[in-house]
Amino acid sequence: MPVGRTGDGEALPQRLLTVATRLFAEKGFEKTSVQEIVAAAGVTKGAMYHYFAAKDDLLQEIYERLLRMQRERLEAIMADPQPVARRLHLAAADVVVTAIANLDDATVFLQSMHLLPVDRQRAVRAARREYHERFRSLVEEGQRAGTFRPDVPADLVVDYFFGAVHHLGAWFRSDGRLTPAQVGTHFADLLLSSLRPEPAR
Amino acid sequence: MPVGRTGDGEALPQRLLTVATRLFAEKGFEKTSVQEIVAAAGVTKGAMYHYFAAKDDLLQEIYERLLRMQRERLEAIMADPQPVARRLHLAAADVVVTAIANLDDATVFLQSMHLLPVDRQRAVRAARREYHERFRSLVEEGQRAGTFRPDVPADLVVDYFFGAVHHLGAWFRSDGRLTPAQVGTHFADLLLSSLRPEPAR
Amino acid sequence: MPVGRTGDGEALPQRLLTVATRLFAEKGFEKTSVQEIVAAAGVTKGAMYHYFAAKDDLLQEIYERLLRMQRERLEAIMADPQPVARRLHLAAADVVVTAIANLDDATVFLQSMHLLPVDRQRAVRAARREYHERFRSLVEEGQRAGTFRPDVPADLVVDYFFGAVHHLGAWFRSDGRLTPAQVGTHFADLLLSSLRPEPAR
Amino acid sequence: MPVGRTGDGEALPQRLLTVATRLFAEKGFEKTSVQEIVAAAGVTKGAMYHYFAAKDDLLQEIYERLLRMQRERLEAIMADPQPVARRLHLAAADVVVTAIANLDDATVFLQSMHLLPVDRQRAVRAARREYHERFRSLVEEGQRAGTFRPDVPADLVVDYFFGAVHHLGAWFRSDGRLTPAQVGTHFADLLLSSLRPEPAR
DNA sequence: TATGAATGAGTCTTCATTCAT
DNA sequence: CATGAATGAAGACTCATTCAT
Repeated sequence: MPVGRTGDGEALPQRLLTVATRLFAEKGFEKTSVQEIVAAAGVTKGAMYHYFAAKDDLLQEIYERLLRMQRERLEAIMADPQPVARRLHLAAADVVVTAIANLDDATVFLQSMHLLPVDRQRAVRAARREYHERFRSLVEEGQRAGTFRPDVPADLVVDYFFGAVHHLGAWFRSDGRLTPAQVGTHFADLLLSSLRPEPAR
Repeated sequence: MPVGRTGDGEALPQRLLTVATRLFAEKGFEKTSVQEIVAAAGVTKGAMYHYFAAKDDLLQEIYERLLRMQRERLEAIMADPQPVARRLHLAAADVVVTAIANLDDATVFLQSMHLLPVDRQRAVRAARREYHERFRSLVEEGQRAGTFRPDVPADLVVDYFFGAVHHLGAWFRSDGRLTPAQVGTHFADLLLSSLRPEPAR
Repeated sequence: MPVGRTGDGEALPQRLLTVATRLFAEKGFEKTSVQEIVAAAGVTKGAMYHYFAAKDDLLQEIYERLLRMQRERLEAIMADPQPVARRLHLAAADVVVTAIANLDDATVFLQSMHLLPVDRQRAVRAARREYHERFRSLVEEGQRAGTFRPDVPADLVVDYFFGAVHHLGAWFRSDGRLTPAQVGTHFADLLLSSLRPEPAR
Repeated sequence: MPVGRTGDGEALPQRLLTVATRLFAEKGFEKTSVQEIVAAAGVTKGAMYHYFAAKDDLLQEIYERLLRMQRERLEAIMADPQPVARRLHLAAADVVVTAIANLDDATVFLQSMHLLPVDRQRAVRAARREYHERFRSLVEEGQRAGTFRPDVPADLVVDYFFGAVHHLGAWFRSDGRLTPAQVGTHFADLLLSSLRPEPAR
């Protein structure tokens, strides 16, 4: 049998992460015991501690996995040779779709980051800020180009938009009226609309 | 000396609530022990349990206090005889200013609601939904009147906006560049802009 | 309003005792809080501590009340100028009827005496021993007179019988098949039968 | 060293049970803290909770152990091809001897069963009732055969006798005048005597 | 007499983590 | 690689009792 793999077709560290993410999203990080995680993954505690030095590491890894993925996708979109409005629309819609596709990760991110030790929080926050800054640069680019209204601070716009994104877990239901793509389009539309220059009056 | 009051000029239940809110916002509900709360309030555990049957009750009460306040303010604004766009702008800006003025409560609300027993969560969610519906009715009114673009679901707009509001705690700093009122105006502007009907193309 | 009395027609100390006895019998001494007792009696804690210096005192008083009553009844019966077998039968049946009539007290007695401080336990035990000795003297009198078999230790007989009596609370139901008087007669019959001298073989 | 065993030559769960039984019998279940139990067993609380999910479980297990043993012994005796009077005498004497040999368990049983959650009480009571019914069937068999007097309800006799047995803990002392076997014989004699048919008068 | 706010010591229980095997 | 028994520190909560009013 391949080392580190189990019959379930997924490497054990991966499986632990997946299971932990689901449980954290369902019941919260602090109310989920290591015992529950390993039981749900079908192994014992020792096995988990072999791969993760601490429960916190699971959380940390979940964050990094999500941030890594979003950063990669954003970079690909930013490199796309399209007008800035189009690029921002693509990026915004993609963030929404990705967040919904990984709603558990996003939920955990939002709900539990404050439970990490402060220095780890700082690291995660720094990574997220960097991501936001990339996004903000798109907005600023459009403002400089006159495509977007200049009278609203770009970072405020970014925080405004990501607030909406982070809040998806609170209301989006996969069996609801709207598909993830539709939500993504609506959100991107709202963002772009709100950035349109004021019409001449 | 009045019963139930201490030298600190505030009734003990109130003081406990204030102190708990601050600690919850700072370190999270789960990482704040009852012992820390009562120590910060200068009393013993027994005193707290005399007023609150459980640690959860503090959380619950914080939520209800916040929701109560916001509902009252919203109602006052909705009753104002102004054009719908004006009323929505006022309401949106006020929500932001109020949320910032009670940033600890709002932060705790966002971070810790999922830690309540499920039935209590339901109660809180129901109250919040009711509040959102009032807000949504403003959007719908404007859509029917042709003031707002009709092609975006009103409830999605509300969730979009309140996501941004709930996220304030993650970035707003009282010593920052913008005053609460300015943030409120910007947020309301962004909301109204995004609802402007598409320009004829 | 008469001092120490309430509208309920019973002096407060009495009512507290009655209520406490019922609760102790239902849920056990340790699982009954002082708060529950005073709530059930419709007063506050201060009122109770005015009459009883401690929760233990309630227990103590319940025991003494029961022992006092049984001792008085036994003395009356022993003074009756009847044959010894008759007196023992009367006494045995009366103990049963009295125990049933005060089943809560008897239950509490049995279940909770060991919770008293050791010195109080000693006092109660001494009183009970004295009572048992009176009973034993009846048995011995019958043995000396040749009415009862002499080959069984009188104190063992007494413990045997009172075991049965103390156990009444475990099975007797007032809505059951047998009346208290019937149970008393049966128990007394069993006792007397078991004391009959062996038939010549 | 064998897993789960300590230098004291007994598996930890067993040792905890033994120690707990002694303490419960001495001071009562409620007045015995988990801390005292684990200290007396020479381990930490965590170790105990590794084997017993709750303090209640210790109690439950003590009961079941005792009931299991008594049921097995009774069955062996009932299968003995002897006259019914002989079988009942054997069974009665054996119950007494066994109860004395496990006086701590029996004492705890009697004193603390009412502290269990109600549903657990029901389970224990059901098991005990079943046991009593076996015993009762012996009495009834003798009544049908004319060996025992028929005018006393068989279940009342059983309750009468087991009352005496349960009460052993209140007076029997191993350093006393009578050996367990002697007490067993006396109790069985008393029981059989009380069941003798009335002599013709 | 009676109140009820407050105390403080104590309770059971949970759980992340370690380590000998 | 993996087990699971055991640790140890911390957690929420209870409750008899006191005392100023």
